[in-house]
Amino acid sequence: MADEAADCAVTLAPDRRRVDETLGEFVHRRLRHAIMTGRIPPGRALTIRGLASALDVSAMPVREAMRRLVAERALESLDNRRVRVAPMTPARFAALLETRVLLEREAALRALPHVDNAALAQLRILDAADDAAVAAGDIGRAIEANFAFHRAFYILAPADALTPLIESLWLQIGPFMRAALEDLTLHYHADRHAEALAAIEARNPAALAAAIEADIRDGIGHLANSGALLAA
Amino acid sequence: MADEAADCAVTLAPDRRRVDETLGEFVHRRLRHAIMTGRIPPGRALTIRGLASALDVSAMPVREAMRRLVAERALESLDNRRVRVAPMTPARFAALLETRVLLEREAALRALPHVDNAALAQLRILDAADDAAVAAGDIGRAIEANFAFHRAFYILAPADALTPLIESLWLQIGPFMRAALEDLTLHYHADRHAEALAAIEARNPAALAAAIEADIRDGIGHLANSGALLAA
DNA sequence: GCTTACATATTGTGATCACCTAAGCCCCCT
DNA sequence: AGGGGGCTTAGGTGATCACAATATGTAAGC
Repeated sequence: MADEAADCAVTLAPDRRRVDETLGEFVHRRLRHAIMTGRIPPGRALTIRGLASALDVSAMPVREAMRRLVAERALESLDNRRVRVAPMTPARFAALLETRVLLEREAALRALPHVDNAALAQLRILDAADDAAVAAGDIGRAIEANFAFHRAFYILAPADALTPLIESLWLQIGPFMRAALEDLTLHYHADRHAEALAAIEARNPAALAAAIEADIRDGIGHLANSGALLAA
Repeated sequence: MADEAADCAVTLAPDRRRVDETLGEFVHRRLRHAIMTGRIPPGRALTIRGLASALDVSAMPVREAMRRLVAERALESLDNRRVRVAPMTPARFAALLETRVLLEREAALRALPHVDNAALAQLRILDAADDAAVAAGDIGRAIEANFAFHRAFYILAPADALTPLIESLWLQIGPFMRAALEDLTLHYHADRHAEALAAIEARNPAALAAAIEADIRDGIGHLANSGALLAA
């Protein structure tokens, strides 16, 4: 009898369905966005019927989207067959952070030789969009823009095998990025994207790896020692 | 009109459904096994109805299993909405190989401090099972046993974030492992698992990393320079 | 002979329903 | 008053159906 939309507390952006996008893909994209921008509280059980009514679609596309998100580790499936955003623990957070550093440093190094002028220009545009979102205080858009910058860079490597794995890590850390950015905007922080872009332009692998690692650690690393993890 | 089971050429092992395993999980496990042991030819389109009739289940569990396998990168979904095992290219193979080395070396180093006597004994059992499968010429079982050995080791690390990513890489390389092992059994090869176990027992990180890397490269690395990739 | 248009068959997508398990709830008993 | 047992309800699983998009096979036309 309870309002299922309120029960799931999912207030999704009124995104419109794209052409040639199936309903299942649309639902997946909206849920993915909601998870990565911290709109779904960790620990709370999500139900197929609840999300279906909240999204005003039938159960079938929601089922497929949830199954896919579980496979991508954005959601976890409990033994009771309940599905939720996995709660964070300090140990898991540390493991995800170190894994991000390991994979993204390598992905950056693999992409570096394949950056041409057009790609560099595109990266500057994405970085500017990120800066604009941060300046506007739109944390959800800032999170998306930050990942879009990293992604556009990494996929420049031919036969890239790392980016899909990295995106899984993003989905696992995503729910806690909002707290990280809310905290981050209170302090001054170096513009690690600018450092990365400079290293790319200079074709300097060591400086690039350092900038990527610093970007990751600056963004979320300080959360490991704060109480924000358990509160989120 | 064509015989759909033959059309899909999926002759799955007559595995029995486990208790408390849903039909969808059962189908996923069988398809996963079939893919990883090279039983499904890359490039051929898989259909829901074809697999459903081959497995003698309805379409629904197959749909979910295929979706999940696409998310795990065991299968790829084309723009035409056809689903297949991704064909291999030399560039993709090289990327997957280097990524395996990067991730598994790190996973081994993270697991090393958490190996106790019981775990070491278990690893020896799994290694023996692998040796037995190789000796018996059962390539499918040897592939599974090899991965089981690596997996049991890596998951010893608390809050392990790497193993799910590594398993995705295994699923992508899996379809070509059969050719690798058929080739490998023709030659002498060092027992890298034994070297790894010795390094674990000696608590020697450098030797362990070297053994893991050598194990991976020995097993499949030589395929990169052979014509087996395109033939498979 | 090769291409193109059309008709047919196949397949993925989405909706709906039945069933069964699991969780929540209340009442009763101690 | 607290704990245990049965009842009620909710939710996941699996099956089936309708529809739209895609592929395939055929035949006509250049």
